Amino acid sequence: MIFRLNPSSGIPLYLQLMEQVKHSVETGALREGDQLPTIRRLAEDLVMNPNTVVRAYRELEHEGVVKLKHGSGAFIKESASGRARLIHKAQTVIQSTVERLLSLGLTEDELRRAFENELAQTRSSRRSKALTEGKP
Amino acid sequence: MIFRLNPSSGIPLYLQLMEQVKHSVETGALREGDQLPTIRRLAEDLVMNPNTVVRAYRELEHEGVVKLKHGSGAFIKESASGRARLIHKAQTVIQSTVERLLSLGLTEDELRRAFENELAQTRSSRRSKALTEGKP
DNA sequence: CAACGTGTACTAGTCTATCGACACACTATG
DNA sequence: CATAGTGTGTCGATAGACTAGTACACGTTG
Repeated sequence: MIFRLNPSSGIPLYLQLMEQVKHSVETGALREGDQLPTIRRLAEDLVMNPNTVVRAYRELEHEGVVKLKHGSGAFIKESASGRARLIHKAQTVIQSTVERLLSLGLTEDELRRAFENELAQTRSSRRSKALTEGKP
Repeated sequence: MIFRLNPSSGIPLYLQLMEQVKHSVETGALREGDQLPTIRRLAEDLVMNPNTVVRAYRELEHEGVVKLKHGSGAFIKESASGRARLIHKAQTVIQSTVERLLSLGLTEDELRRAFENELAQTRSSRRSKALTEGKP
């Protein structure tokens, strides 16, 4: 449950914190129902403003990873572990694909771009498919 | 050779322009040696500042897609088509992987995150591998 | 029911990315 | 060799993201 952030990495602190929480859930270090550190407590430990921790926690709540309870604290949501396992499986598939494409000679940036293009492409086709099937 | 940008999409104009140029190369609409529109001409057509076109062109040059010739114009680089074909092949592989993972129930954001994680992971292992093999 | 600990809300400062205005330097062309 | 058309460079304005400071509201606990 020790989070370590890098203030000079260029990556926003609240994003780094979100990453670490998600990662802890995926590795099982944090389980359903576990309480996260208090906002103030964590802010003090990491030497940053409580609002930055709030930002991270609130976005994690928005993503369905944690549940904030006014007056009590922040807790790992029920469904979080299941999704974590799903994502962990996906990681294997992604790994082999990425390795294959990199070995073909693609640069990391080219790979990222092709991936984003594919998401955009698939997104629009999913939309039209949902429409024809009557699932808005 | 008609580029169409969306000023209110939240995506920077110079990035949108870069995308369109790259896409044109990948589809074959732009071939090796072809001249791109003049900076001022394109800026006028797209109703934006010449500097924004410059930004796009310069980054494309940095990526090896185009070659800027002082006094003459901007041209598609020699090696660009070859890379475009490579990327086009990669797109097929990526497509099947993305579709498979989406059908497993992953959200787009989860997929994106897992992908970025994989890149970071692979990046660090590539680094250490290069070191042990003496290829800095 | 009081007091402490929790998350919440509002406001403001700072920094960076993006885009724009304008003057400079090179090159083809007649 | 002049001129028009090309890319190059410098500077500034603006908007948005990120972080911080401070006061408020709810809930648990004795």
